[in-house]
Amino acid sequence: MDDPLSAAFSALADPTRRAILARLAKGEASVGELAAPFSISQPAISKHLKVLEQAGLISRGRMAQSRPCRLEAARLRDLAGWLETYRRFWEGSFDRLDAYLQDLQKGNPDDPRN
Amino acid sequence: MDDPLSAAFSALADPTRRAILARLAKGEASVGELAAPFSISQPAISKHLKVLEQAGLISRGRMAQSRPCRLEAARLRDLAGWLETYRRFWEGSFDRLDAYLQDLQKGNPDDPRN
DNA sequence: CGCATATATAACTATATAGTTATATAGCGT
DNA sequence: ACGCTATATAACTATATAGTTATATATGCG
Repeated sequence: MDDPLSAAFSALADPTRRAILARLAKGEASVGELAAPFSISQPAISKHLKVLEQAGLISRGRMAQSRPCRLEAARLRDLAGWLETYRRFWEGSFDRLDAYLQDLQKGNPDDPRN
Repeated sequence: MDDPLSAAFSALADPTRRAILARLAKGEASVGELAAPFSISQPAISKHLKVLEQAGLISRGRMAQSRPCRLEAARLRDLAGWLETYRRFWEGSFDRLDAYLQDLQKGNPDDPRN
């Protein structure tokens, strides 16, 4: 019973699953289509899809024998929202580079670079 | 030897570590200060910090006996960049809600809602 | 030097994850 | 009903992770 954020980040912490999402960004796909590019077994792909589904990152329908997967973007938006909190740190005047430059200007005597 | 994206997402998939980052967003902090709000042991915090450091999300200095931690925003920016690829899916006309509305308008006979 | 404080590492346990192969389920076509 | 295709589940193995307690390391101080 992981919180949604943890589940989503955890699901994204795997290159195979990120590749699956990248594929789904081009449109719905069946499990077979998603499995094709990978050298791992079909059950392994099914497991990855289950992880993505439980993380709310994909959803699945039913079309004949196939279970088409589609991207569920809302959860990705949540992650982007979480990251927003930190945007000022990489954009504004709060990042390390900035601190470094400020230190240089001040000629901070405690700074090992001085 | 995880790729940087996987390491970062994996590091963020833990509420304790995200709380640590949130604390660091308010400024540098020592290990002890970071550990204080949590009920887990100090070594557990040290491990979390090691994970965050190896993921490139924090860096550490040395001040007397303390090892102050600071936020390293560049990696968070990378994640935001990765997410950007999918922004159109939650903003534009590519998300599920949109598809839902389109289906309603068409009165799609294959749609179980019709 | 010897002690106190801050932090890291070691050794261990419990649980989770990613993969495997073998098998089961579900829906379509005949 | 039968067989084919698509996908899921079971059972298992190997490795990773989060936590624990005990101990080691490093720095500052008297």
